[in-house]
Amino acid sequence: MRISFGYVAMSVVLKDCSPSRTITVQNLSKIDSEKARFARLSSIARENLKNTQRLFFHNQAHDIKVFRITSKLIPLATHPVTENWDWFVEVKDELKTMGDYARNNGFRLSAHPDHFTLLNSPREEVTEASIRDLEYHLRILDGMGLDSSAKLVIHVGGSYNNKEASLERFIQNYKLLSSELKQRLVLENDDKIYTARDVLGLCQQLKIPMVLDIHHHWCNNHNDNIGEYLEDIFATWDGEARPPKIHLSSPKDEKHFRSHADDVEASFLLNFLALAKQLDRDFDVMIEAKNKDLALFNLMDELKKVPYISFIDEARIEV
DNA sequence: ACCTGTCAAGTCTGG
DNA sequence: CCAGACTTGACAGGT
Repeated sequence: MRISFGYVAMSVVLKDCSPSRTITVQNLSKIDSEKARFARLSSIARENLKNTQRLFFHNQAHDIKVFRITSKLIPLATHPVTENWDWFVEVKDELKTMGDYARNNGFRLSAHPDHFTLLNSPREEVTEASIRDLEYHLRILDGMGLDSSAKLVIHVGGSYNNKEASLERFIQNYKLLSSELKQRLVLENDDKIYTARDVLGLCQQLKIPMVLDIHHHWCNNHNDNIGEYLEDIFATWDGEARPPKIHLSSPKDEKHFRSHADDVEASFLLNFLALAKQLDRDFDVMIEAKNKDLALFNLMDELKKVPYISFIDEARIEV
């Protein structure tokens, strides 16, 4: 089985390369003319795109094919203050160029709208804002010319004192999404409410892929054993153009168990490999660590010491 | 150059 | 019913 590694959004190795610069609403409002405000926003957006392209070059140089694009690429994109700003026109050429590069190099890109994006809130305005946020991410992926194999990963959402009703509300709201969004949406188990088994059931019902987050599963598992249904989780990716994906991070410490540590423990991955080995199926691993790409490199160094692992290249292994 | 409080967004808990 | 925690990179204002 072959495993490809990737990381999230930004590099700690490349200097002055933030893909998520922004501006506060208050500071933006200090600029008098609307034209000048939009120019400021556009300039930040283009800088973010330029740095994302630099990240792509960096990734390609290190054989890193799996990467999550930041959600903050376009500053204040879905905030009401930018309602009349047509950001897409400002960046569409750059997006296309980046997308071509990504495709030509076999990148497997995704995005992860953050925890304000909730499809199961009982509050209609929250759901509406969330759909707007998903549409924003969609425009970026579409603008890059990426097909529906470029996924949008979200969580199920809150429990609102009734998990069953909230799961049902997710299903109802999911049905409201455009087919473009439906094709891209994948769900991840979270660390507090919806367990891997909960999310698997939902994904099977909706026929969408599931991302397994191993760290979240340790935090929130109702004592069930992932080995019993890992095959079913991977099977949610059958028919997809890409292999299944898992998220991997280590707890910061005992006290802050749910927080992400700087690096990931190789032993956690090795334990998972032992489970996955029997399925003998390729998959992607998204490293979620404070040290970002450096954490990935550090993990690779650890894996080089493991006799049964061979390296295909810098960020891909065969077991 | 460095430090600290604050930032668009939601939910949950505890008082 | 409201304040604070959660979590996170970056801003912005200060030294």
